[in-house]
Amino acid sequence: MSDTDFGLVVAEPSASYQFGSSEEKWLEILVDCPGVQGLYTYRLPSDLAVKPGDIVSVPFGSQILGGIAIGWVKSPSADLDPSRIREVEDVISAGFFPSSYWQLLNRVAEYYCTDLIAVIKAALPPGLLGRSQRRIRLRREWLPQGAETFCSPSAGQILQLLKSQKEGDYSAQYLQRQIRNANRGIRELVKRGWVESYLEPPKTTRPKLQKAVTLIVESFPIDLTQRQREVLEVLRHRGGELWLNELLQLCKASSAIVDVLASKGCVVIQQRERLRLLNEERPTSDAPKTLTQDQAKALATIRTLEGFAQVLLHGVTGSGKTEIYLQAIAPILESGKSALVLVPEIGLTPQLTDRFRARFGHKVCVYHSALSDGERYDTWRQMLAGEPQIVIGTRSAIFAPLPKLGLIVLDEEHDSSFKQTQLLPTYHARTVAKWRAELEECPLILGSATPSLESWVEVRSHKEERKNLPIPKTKSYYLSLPQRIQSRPLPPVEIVDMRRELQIGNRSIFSRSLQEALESLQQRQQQAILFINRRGHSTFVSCRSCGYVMECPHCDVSLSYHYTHEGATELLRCHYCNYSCLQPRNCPECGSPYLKFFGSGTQKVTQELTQQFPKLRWIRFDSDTTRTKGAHRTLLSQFARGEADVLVGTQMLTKGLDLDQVTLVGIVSADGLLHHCDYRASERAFQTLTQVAGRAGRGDEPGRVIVQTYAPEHPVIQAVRRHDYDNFVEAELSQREALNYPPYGRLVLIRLSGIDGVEVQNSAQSVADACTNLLNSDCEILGPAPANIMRVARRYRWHILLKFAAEARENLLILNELRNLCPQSVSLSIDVDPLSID
DNA sequence: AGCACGCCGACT
DNA sequence: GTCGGCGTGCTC
Repeated sequence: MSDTDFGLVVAEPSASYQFGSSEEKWLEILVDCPGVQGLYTYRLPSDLAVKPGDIVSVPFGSQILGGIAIGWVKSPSADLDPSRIREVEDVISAGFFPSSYWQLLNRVAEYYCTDLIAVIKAALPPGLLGRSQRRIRLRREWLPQGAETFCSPSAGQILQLLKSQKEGDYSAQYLQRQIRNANRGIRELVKRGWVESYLEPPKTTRPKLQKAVTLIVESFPIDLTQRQREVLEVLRHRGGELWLNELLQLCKASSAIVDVLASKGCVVIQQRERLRLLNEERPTSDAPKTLTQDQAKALATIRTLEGFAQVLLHGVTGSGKTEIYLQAIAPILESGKSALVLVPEIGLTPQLTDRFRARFGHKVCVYHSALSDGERYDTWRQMLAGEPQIVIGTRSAIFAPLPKLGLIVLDEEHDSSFKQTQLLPTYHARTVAKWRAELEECPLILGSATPSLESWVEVRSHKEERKNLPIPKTKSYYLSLPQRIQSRPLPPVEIVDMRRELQIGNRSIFSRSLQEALESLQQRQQQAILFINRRGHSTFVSCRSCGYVMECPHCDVSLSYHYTHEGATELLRCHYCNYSCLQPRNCPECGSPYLKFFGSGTQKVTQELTQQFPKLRWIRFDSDTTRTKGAHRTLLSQFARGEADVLVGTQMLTKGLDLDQVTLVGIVSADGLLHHCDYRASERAFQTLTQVAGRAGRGDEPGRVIVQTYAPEHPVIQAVRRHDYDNFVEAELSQREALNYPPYGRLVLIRLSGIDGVEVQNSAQSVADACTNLLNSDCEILGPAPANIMRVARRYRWHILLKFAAEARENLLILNELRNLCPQSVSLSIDVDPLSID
């Protein structure tokens, strides 16, 4: 990738425009409009200062759209009629995009086969680029009696609709949906002068302005009333400057009194931008901790790094990776630079944010999609200012516009939520982080107890390289923390063969081992975590008489049974499309009342806990109980305060929980993780089990782990038992290499879906045929094949998998041509480096 | 995405 | 002939 990829050199923000004197009167604007990708030339109005990198609004057809000023053009292209060139309407945000930032966005668009504008949208806070809306307003004063009778049916209906609304005002889009031929009717009514059509400017998120009061006199004049004096005293006490509303609240005064003070020249009131930042109270402050030998060694290496370098920090669970991040960041801030910390899901890691806040206070800000648009916008603007700071965020924060970036940290780098499949572009934050670190010339730290095979292979190959070469090509480091802090041992892992349990007559979902462990929990005042792969109560419901299984009407899956407690509504729910219905009393097929529940979920586990251990208090921790804002934190702090003995949950438990009192981890069933047909299933199962196991014994008391399974001899289970990452990974890698799967070969998954099954299948076939023609022979084309679950949410899904040889460096942009092969009703998505292929 | 324009079949 | 349906193509 190079600067010229985009065909334009983006000017630095310092490039300024001199009114009247410069030849440069035209700008190329990247317009934000679906279906339109390309640059359009606009004239610069004389009263507006626009420079490349700015976010602007421009007229486009009949609409006003958001866009980004890319660069100057000396003269518009010859085949463009100069009279058709329109003017830039306004500057939404005077940008601050260094060229490296643009290069990053371009590289993402190219690598992941998406429009540049889609990448820009992912990078910018929502609402920055906007679109105008055409609205129709009734002109009541011009409307004659019984106007409807004079005009065409569609116009009459529009009039009626508009009259029924108080303001007489609807968006044109709404009218078009409600009434056939609305456009013709609108035109007719506009011609008659009965309605007017106007454009509502984009509702872009703008800075929030608020009145601020500043004290401007040293000593107060004599001619003040008691109240006025009080107000000034309060203001002085608070440092001479306050938001007007806060001052009024503090003094319980009305704004009249402040106005008088302003007229007397004691204070000035001015509009200021008020940042909507989430500034929670700073938790108790925290000082750097003493490091173990391994930690100190790792930190010393990190501190020597200059320019780009990639570091894999492989630390077992509880080895103190966070402390290394904290101490690595401190000198970065002191040197006036900023740091970016990426985590899988921010809601799941309140503990991590708390620790950063305790250490660095208000220099820490969080940035993720759960913030409101206003909060995101303001945090984003605040970053542009360039003050040294730490941004903690989820994958989209990799685009945080920090001008002076000194370090990027990706915590839990193996985690799959760094790549999203649903939303475009489907980039992996780790991949983008590496590019960004290269472009910004700063180090990148990848931290994990169970590194991804990708990261492992990368540092391993460098280890090998270094044996032969004196200077490695890229700076790449492997730092290992094989010990937990304070010499705490890793918890021993006991594997329980559930087939044996059944043989000796134990029909409970808890093995004897796990029962004993749970039994002794309370008397020792310790806590436990129980992990189960699924939420809900049972994974499917079947009729004992005829064998009928309750299925989702919209997807090819069985419905899960949800039942939380005695007397609760019994529901059936689809975990793919969220369809739900009441659990029927009788089989819909044969009417038999004998329905049986199979497969356990979190609800079943808690139900069994209540039955077998009535004294144990539990908290259920899955996406059903953590749906509301702040629920993670609430449930976790309840558990941390000892208000429950057992935390029962799903995958969420794997992410960075650090709870001292947990000595027992029970994996109720590991089998759900093992038997997946995905090529990554083993890697993921090993990571999940190791991470859950690592929640035990993080405090002073030693921990233990019990893994229940029907496949105790499975290599993943054995590797987890021995805490043996290295051998597991080497075995897994040789399998991947043999089949040319990542991290050796490179995969691209083309997904097609649509309501009409035959249409989707036909499109998939023609796309696959086109691939054969487009790509050369070092690419293997697998499929088209129906997806593992062929129908989800009423849409049929087909896949084509492209497997490239490791050394193939093909430009995948040609794949975009495939989009034209599908009819409108079939959607096609290209997923480069898919994490899952089912 | 909107909104033209322009081409065909069913009516005053 | 004109009105009203919808397919195609452009928007600086």
